Amino acid sequence: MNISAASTMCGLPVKTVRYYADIGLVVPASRTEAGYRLYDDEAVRRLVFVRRAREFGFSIGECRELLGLYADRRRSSADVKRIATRRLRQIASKQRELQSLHDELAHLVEACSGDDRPDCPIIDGLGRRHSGE
Amino acid sequence: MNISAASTMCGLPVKTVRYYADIGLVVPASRTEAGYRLYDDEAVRRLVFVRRAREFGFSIGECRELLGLYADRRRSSADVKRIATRRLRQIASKQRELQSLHDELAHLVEACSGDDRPDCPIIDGLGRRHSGE
DNA sequence: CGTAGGGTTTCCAGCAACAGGAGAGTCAAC
DNA sequence: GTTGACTCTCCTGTTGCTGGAAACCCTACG
Repeated sequence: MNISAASTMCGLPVKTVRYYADIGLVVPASRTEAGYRLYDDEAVRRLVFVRRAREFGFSIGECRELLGLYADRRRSSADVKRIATRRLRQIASKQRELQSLHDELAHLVEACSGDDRPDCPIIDGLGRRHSGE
Repeated sequence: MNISAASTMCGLPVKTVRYYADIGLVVPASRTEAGYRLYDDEAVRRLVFVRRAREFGFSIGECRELLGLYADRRRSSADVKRIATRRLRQIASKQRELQSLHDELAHLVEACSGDDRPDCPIIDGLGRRHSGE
């Protein structure tokens, strides 16, 4: 199938599929004489795999690792688990960061009257070197 | 003061201070004859303000807006609150996204034995079109 | 058979928000 | 007067694409 059919099947934009081919992440099964990329079912499966992994926030590099394990029949599930666990820790860390951000900003927003006067705890809070002061 | 003194005072790398000057976000108070950027206390306050706002995840564009309000004595706190509230919603939305991501991935990781056998629910889960299947 | 329309190819630019480095000028101290 | 630190501008690279231009290709229609 050509690139637009593959694009439809895997749920990625044509541009992205082409990009993945360019960087050697998911290469087409072959090319026509005119140079058109041709994808088979296996290539589409790999594209779907990458889309899902990207949705999980895995970087292109991690996708490459996972894709290597995806096709490797001698892989150990421990290898996969290690990568996934690392990503899980990243997510948890980001969550904590967002939480404190949210709390701090919400605190400022609550303190702000939000009327037409210029006095604003949010501006004041941002202008201060450390938020806790 | 020169750029490295300003950098130290505001807590931003020299490169970033220079970048902010280039894009017109925080311009130096003046220049020496040799072209060296000179910052005064007011400029440093603006740099600190931007650093803090960036730490809160405000984009450069939003920093520009906030900086405009920061200096504006006729501002209404409602304007500031509107921008901050918008950002707060972005944070909350990102939090929800991360949460479902975390849950889904944690689910897969838990199901994975993590030994030297190739069977791996994580790989299987990523390969599937929709995770819920 | 010609052509109109789609699809496809390559390459080039650009997004955010800087970081790194080259090469040249500047400044203060010894 | 020369060393060494600092600064300047300009260019490239980062991540993961997205959009566009110019050219080629393919099919259908008349």
